Amino acid sequence: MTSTRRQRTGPRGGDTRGDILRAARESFGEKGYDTTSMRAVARAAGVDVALVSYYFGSKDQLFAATMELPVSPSELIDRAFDAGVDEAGPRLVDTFLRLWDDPETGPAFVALFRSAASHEPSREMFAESISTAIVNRYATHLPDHSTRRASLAASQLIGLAVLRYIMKLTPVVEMTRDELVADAGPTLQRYLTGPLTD
Amino acid sequence: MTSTRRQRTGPRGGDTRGDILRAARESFGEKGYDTTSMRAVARAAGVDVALVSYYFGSKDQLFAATMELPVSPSELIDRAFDAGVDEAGPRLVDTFLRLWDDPETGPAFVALFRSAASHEPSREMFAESISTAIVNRYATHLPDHSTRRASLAASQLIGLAVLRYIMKLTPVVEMTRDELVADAGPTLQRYLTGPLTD
DNA sequence: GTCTATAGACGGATAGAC
DNA sequence: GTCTATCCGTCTATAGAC
Repeated sequence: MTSTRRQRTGPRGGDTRGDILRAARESFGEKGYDTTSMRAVARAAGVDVALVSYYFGSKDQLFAATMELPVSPSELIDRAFDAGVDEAGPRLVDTFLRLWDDPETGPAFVALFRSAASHEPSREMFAESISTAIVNRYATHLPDHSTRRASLAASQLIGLAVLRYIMKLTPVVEMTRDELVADAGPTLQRYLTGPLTD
Repeated sequence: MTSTRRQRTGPRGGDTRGDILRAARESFGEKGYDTTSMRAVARAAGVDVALVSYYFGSKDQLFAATMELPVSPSELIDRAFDAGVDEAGPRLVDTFLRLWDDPETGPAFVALFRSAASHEPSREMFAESISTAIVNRYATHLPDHSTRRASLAASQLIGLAVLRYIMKLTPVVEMTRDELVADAGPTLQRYLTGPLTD
């Protein structure tokens, strides 16, 4: 042992793979897929570029690894309906915003949305996910199983997320989660159980 | 005159600048800023790459030219408030959706949004536009000039646009404009003039 | 496991001939 | 106005030394 080592990067006792993954999550989340380079990820993680390929193979695979969500949306939705459909509106808003606020899960959502907006295959994945895992799941909890009600609800949630986490619009980013729940909760509730046109 | 000319690209009697602009609009709209290359734009327009630089200088300037909207949002907003703030909700939804449905203006909005989602300078432009031209404009028509009310309204509109025109989610794309106006109109109305928490 | 070196593409932009 | 040729940069990915 006792070898003379460069001080530039060092031998890294730590979690190299994890460091890369964290850096990638952040960069994909902030800048999107194509603006993010493996070099930049490596730099942010404090590792050599070649290690990114070494651990993840390709940029696509790195991205895929980044996208794996540590949560099950279906479960969360079910739980939001636990207290009955008549109180689900605000609870859904709260659950939804918590996911985006959470530093563990938020960046993945941002990254997912960003690429869905500019990358056709991602868009299909995204639309499919929203459709089956979210909208249809909402619908199962509704008296009339209406996907129309469910997607109206989804539209309000997505709108909040876009302004707050993607576009970072001043009044919305500055509001607290509780304020948003209080303001948008009734909207969700009306979409789910209130009177709509037919 | 009467010179022998190559048939590969030809002398182009037509509107070269316009052809480039149209091709760029489409590509930026479909694929976003960085996925769009000047080479691809030139190919789609049927012109030489160098002409893109010749007419627009840089990729950034080409993009900026692409983004110029043929409508004044402020005016449209004012008109939606013509019948009084108590009926503005549904009218705003209608006006907003018409803009996105219109083949003249819709593609520019899609392009604007797409690149705003993945290109930081565009995001700033977009956020700035929404903030001043939309949210603040709404606010001037409200009794309490609340930008918070205005941005909640904006969140619902943006959410509809995202699901309908960007992500193309089945239940939402299939609904008619009138249905959406009827369903989301009351939401807007409540955000503008209804009871909110403080 | 970590790094150097390099191959191989592609992109933006410019100079200059026609 | 249009095109050719080219410079220079950045990127992904891999081969191979340590």
